[in-house]
Amino acid sequence: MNENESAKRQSVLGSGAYEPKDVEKEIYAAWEKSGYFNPDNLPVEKDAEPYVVYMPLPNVTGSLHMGHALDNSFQDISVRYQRMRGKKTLWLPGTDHAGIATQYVVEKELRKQNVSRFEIGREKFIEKVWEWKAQYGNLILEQLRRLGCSADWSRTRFTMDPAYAKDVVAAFVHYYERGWLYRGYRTVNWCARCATSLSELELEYKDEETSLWHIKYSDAVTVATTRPETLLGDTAIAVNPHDERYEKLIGTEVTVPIVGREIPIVADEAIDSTFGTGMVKVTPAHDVLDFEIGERHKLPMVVVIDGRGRMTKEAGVYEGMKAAEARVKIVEELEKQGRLVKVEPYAHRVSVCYRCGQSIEPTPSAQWFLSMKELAAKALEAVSSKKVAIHPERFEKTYSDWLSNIRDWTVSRQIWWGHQIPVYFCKNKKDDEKNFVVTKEKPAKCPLCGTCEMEQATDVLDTWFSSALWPFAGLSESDKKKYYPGHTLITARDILNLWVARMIYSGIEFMGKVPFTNVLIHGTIMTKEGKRMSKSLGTGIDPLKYIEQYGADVARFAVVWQATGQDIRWDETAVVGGRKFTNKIWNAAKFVLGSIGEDATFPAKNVDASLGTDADKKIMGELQKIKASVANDIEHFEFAKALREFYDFFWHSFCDVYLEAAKGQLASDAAPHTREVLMHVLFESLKVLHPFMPFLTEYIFQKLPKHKQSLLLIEQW
RNA sequence: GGGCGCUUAGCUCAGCGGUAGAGCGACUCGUUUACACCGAGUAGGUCGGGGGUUCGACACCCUCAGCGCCCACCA
Repeated sequence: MNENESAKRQSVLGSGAYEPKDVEKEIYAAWEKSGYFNPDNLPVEKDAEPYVVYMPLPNVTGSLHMGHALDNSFQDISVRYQRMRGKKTLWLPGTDHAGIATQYVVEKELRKQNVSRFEIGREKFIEKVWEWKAQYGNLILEQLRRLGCSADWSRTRFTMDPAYAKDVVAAFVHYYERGWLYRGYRTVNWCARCATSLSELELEYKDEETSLWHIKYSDAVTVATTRPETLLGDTAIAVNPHDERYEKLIGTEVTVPIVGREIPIVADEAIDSTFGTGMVKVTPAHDVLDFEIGERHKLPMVVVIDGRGRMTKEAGVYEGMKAAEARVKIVEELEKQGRLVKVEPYAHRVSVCYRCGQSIEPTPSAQWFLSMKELAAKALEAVSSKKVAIHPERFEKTYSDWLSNIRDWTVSRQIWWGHQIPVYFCKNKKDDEKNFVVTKEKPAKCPLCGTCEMEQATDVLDTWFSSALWPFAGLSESDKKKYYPGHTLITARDILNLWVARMIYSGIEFMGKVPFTNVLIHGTIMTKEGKRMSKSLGTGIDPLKYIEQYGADVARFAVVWQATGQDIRWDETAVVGGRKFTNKIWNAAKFVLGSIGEDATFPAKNVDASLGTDADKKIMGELQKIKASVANDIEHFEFAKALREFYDFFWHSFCDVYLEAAKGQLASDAAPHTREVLMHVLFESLKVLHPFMPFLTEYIFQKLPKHKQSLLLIEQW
């Protein structure tokens, strides 16, 4: 090669290393400008098969973490692959209003200005949240763009958009009309700080060292409790019906210390006779299990602690004290009365609010419940019949165990930020008669009393009530016909029940079909020490750090490389591997482009390797194999395997072996096909790798001489 | 209290019936025009312990141990 040619070669990809920073932004802009993220714009047949992926909704409060990077890399690989396969591909993005989480963030902001939400009131507060959302709510979507995600941003939905809200309200009314949604006064998990009920899935657990107080009610009755202050609200003592020790006591009465109330001794199967004394104090108002025992035995509820954690009037002299204070006083009093038999140290787990960490105080309140019986049955059937396949299969058990033992869902929350429930109260009717209607819009005239201006209930819905509708509520009316159902849902295991199960039965109930046919549960990324990555613990590693330093392709490579199925102990050296691989591809492309001459055309025509050298034949054969194998792996969600196989092929078979052979062949007249083979393998490799490392591959593709297609993004696989 | 997963080279992990592989790291050699973010090599493992099935096990079964996760209304 003479100097002139050498100079030409450098002009194609330049002489230096690949600089992702310089090109990623530009390439992403070109993709967006093309409009091809929108399936309606794809140059495919009208009746091309759709391929739809619903993005697990990130919270508006979110910012990109490793979990998102993994999750969305997988989705982007699937989506890009299917698009190159000629499918009408839609990846639907959106954000979740994340009720408690967002309210909490905005409250914290306000507190910095010494303002509480109660001071400014509900309406003003909600305005503040919308302001906050306008300013920060799309951060995560911007970050997903930097990752290279090819979602259809023109369809981005927020779970509180008016169109979405319409479906939420319709769902509520639908459930009510089906008779599945009911109002009840029940003891629920209550966070006194957030002043709202929480579903059991919103609880977290914390080990606590406490005491087990053994309290003597009478000579025959001694109970063990971790919460002596609730004794004031006892309305029964319960024993196991088969407990011979206490058989004779069943049906008799005993006096509650301090308050002097006479309460019955009842028999209930829920009591474990081997624990403590085998006798349990029953406080239906302040314990969820006790509430259920109370229901079974028609026990009254005596509320001694209010929704803010203070003792009520029913607590007598303890009124106004915080529950913890009252506990100390009550224990003192019991001791004085000689009723404290013993106190033993006791370690157990207490439930705490997942948002603020405060201990849960079970409290009775009026809530809305969704009966789960029929919905759970539908969700169960969908998976057992394989209409929805969960991968890996073992998670089907996690799913069905939960649904088989499910309790009715408390869907109301007492916070301000969220979908206000479509329930309207009559001002003239009393609580003991029917005093509300459930309807999509506020009635102009009260249908109950005929005169009053009805008032909407202040409760809002559990965030998951709305996100459960995402696969269809996220679509416009015409899209509902075109892009429902979807195909694969890719997510982490922690929201399998919280969200995936609920989407499945919601889809069946409202759309008549399961919302997707596959659920992929991938591993969780942890620190190298095996600890959970968490911002609050300071153990998180920010994927944006890698994107900024080495580019999105390298970040994606590192994540996917490690995501073999098990949980991942994040290994920094995978980033090194990605960087080297990027460099390898870059240089191989540089070599090929420099070798083939500028009159070459892509895609390479008439490659007949059967006429070539042994090396030609070998690499062509290996290329065919790797292409088929990667396609198969992607279709079976084996992304890491696919990437590793391609890596091995490209680095070792193509670069180490074929390129070296090609150097000799190029100089020889005996190997006329060398240029075609080089072109062909490079071109095909770019396609195969594109779903994994979209920027680098697109960039090189753009530099190929004389090619017709506009973007590798839509090149046919 | 149930259930699940993991334990393979220094590190992070593949493999899952026929006598061990990758990436990163280490070491040796290499100043050839794609790449030193490179090439050619080398070292390094009784595949957590014990038992069993088998002609043969890292792979299958049982059991023990350690680590991690999930579920549960044990007061």
